Amino acid sequence: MTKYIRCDGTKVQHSCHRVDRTLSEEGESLETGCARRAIVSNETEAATGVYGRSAADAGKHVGNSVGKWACGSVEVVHRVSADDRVVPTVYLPGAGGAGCGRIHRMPSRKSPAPRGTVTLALLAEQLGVHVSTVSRALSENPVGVSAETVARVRELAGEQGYRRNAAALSLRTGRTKMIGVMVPRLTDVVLATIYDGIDQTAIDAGYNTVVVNTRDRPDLQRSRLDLMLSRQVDGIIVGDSRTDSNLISELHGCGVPYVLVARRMPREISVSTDDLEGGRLAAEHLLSLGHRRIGIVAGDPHASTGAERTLGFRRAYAAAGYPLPDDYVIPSGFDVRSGREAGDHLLSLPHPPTAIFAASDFAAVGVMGAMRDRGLEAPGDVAVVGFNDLDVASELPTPLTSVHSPLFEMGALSMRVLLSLLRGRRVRSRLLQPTLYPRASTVGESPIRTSADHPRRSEVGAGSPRRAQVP
Amino acid sequence: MTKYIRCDGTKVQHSCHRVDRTLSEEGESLETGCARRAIVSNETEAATGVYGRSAADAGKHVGNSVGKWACGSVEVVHRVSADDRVVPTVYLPGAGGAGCGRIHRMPSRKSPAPRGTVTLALLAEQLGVHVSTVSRALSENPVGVSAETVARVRELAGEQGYRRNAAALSLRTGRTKMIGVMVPRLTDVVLATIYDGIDQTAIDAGYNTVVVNTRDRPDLQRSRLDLMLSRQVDGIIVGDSRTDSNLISELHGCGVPYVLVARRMPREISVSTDDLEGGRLAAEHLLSLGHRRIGIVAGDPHASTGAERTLGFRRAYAAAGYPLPDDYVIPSGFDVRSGREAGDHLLSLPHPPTAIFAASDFAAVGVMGAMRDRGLEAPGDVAVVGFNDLDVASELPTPLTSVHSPLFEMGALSMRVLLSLLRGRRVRSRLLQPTLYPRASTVGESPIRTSADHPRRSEVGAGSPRRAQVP
DNA sequence: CTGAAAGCGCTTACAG
DNA sequence: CTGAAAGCGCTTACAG
Repeated sequence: MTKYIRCDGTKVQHSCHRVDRTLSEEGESLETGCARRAIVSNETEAATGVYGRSAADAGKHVGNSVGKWACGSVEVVHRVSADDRVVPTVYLPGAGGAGCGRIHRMPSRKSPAPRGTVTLALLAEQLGVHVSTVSRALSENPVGVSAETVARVRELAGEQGYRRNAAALSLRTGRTKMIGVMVPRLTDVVLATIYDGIDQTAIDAGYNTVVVNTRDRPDLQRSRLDLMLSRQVDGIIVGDSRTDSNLISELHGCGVPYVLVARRMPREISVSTDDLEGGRLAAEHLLSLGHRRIGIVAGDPHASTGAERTLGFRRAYAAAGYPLPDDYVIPSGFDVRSGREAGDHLLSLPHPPTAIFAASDFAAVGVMGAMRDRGLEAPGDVAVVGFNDLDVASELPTPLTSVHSPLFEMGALSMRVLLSLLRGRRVRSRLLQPTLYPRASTVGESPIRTSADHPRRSEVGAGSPRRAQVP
Repeated sequence: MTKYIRCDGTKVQHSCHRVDRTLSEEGESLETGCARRAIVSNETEAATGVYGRSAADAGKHVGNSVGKWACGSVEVVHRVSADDRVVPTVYLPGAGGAGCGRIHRMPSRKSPAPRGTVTLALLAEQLGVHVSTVSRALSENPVGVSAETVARVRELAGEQGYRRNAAALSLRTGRTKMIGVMVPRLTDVVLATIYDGIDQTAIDAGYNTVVVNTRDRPDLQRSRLDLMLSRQVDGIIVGDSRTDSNLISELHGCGVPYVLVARRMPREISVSTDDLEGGRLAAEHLLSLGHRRIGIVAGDPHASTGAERTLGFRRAYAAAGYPLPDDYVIPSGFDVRSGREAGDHLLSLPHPPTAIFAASDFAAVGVMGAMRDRGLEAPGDVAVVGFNDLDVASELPTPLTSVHSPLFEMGALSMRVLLSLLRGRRVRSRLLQPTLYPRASTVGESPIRTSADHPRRSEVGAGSPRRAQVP
């Protein structure tokens, strides 16, 4: 094979190349001998920067175009002739070789490699090494490459702002380091907090997440799941499972590992709060305060969270001898508006409840709005218990009694379980323990409690005040 | 080229193939004549479903393995001999042909094509058509393909659960239909709502979003931006720009279109609320109520939102002849805890303010928590104004006066602007108009107002009650 | 209307 | 330690 060197002495290396003839002036047309003509121009000046040669230099870069066949850049190099003389030559990377006699068809592409995209091939060309060497040098743990090469490659990569193309990587390796996360809606701070735990844990483990909102709508669940599978996620965390949907069973056949979070399903791996226990805690609290006629803002009955919080509560009341009639249990959403509506309904009953248990803090705020508009106050007229113990609960003008759920931890743990699954380990479902914080919405002059240190065990009635109320 | 047909009469089509000899029994080893041996087994029974032929059939499918060279599936077909007799034959797709004599090296891959992955090639093979035909038939607007082929292809694709590989698509076409979204944190419902608007608009336009939390930390902004660029997003919406960071200027050089949302920057395209005007509205409201000593919970001074709300407010007070001293303006975050801390500080001043303007509703809730613990009430002791008018504001036990910001619309509009940019249009920055809703936290017995219909114009002092207060 | 080829950017087992 | 080749799954302009 003929030897070609650049004006800076570096060797031209390419699997397949073709040298034509000596340098031409701008605008002159070159017959390349391989059925392509190169027209010298300075339009590719932009690409010149790489070598930093002036036009006067024998290493001038030229552009070429042959009818409608645009081919890459044309480089002017020195050919080392048989008698070791060095002659300036036009070099067409990638052209010629065995197939020189034929024209390569080059499908026009919209802009697959936008101007300025730095690829391994570009770095390789500039360094005079093979693309595989560059790949190795840039790999996380470069093995079988000289330290010097690694340094050279990485320096140039840094300079040029090289960024590994994730699509190409994924196509080659079959994995994306992407985890899909499905939630009903991120505008619910409960889900946003769980997602936060998932995302941070994923990042720490070298993964990234892509989250989709499915609004508890089966059609969106399906289409967004499809999207994630299309994007070849390595695993999925499902935060929107519903007992009235068979989406999960379909996921089963996909071969993509997944874990449920927040909401459980029979026979599925999940990480959630013990919502039955949470409901029970709320019930024991209200029972101990003497409430017998309770209204429940139950949340979505097809979400295990809403269903189990409600069930746990009702069971405890039934066990105590005060079963709740169905018309005091109002299916709802988990947001302020739903709570408002359910609250309006409960307070309009002929015999309104003396206490209301809401399956979420925001629903409880909605209930308190309905009370306020009726001139009712908590806890004197109606006591209110929320669920999740969000930041806002303890700072409300009437601090809200709430069942604390370790949301961030739940998200983080679900991700850790999924990571185990990805490593091929066997895993089991997890239940996190809830804690009830009594506050002024149920116990008038109760101490104000914060959940800053997230205790694991129920502390109903067992706590001493952590922060005294300022008079 | 020899002709091969399947037992169902379809033609075997492949660029390169090799036929060996007649069908063997299970477990028997076949010398293929091209340096590969095929061992007949029924392990590939799974793949058989495609043709639905029984093992007794001449069309039985067999698996093969040759030392460490695993090659694809081996199919049994009928060879049409010279005298037009049809003989059962082993067919190795992709093997043989001109290069038959040599062994193909097959780098072992972790699992680039996990078992059960349906590809165009698989569908093509099963249908006896070329992969390009399948691609065309599956394209959104199939042109130059017979309606019958389209139907056949799509039916099989549906049956087999084919999903286009997004990585391959992106690598080929150079675009991903993915939009990156950068926000400080999704646990802030303000950002989550903006993101919701972005996401829904993106989906309607055939795009998907991938969102990252940067926690207002420059290091995370940088690394998460890098990640997005690695993932080849087609465009970026920046919700976390900071006046103390030069991240945006770097984005400029990347060639990826982007739009700022919520927070503005000089000389950048952005979609935001007119925060100066919002601050002014709050100021005019408190001025009209006679407040002269004001505290401001100012939010992050390096976010244009916090800075401009504060500036708009201070300008209006200065213009009215009551400039605010700096020590009544407390930099903070936008969350409950920050509001609580800033509120504690303001209320501990020797001359506490008679009204507090908080740059966010949650900060205002924190302020009200600090007031409650001091036995102070709004508006009698201290009036409170928030910003954004979230759902929770109007349902609080003391409904919060707040400056409404059209958050969802802001997100949606920012996405529409980015879409224009992606289509190569010229775009300009947009400012959305805020609206002040007076409620009980500043005007004791004021009508309760909801913002259900998101009016565009300021309505300070101009409105009539939309919903009467229930006694 | 369909087939055949090329190539997007990357990694990896093999050969030297 | 480096080069050369193959191929991941897809689209597209050309040829027939």
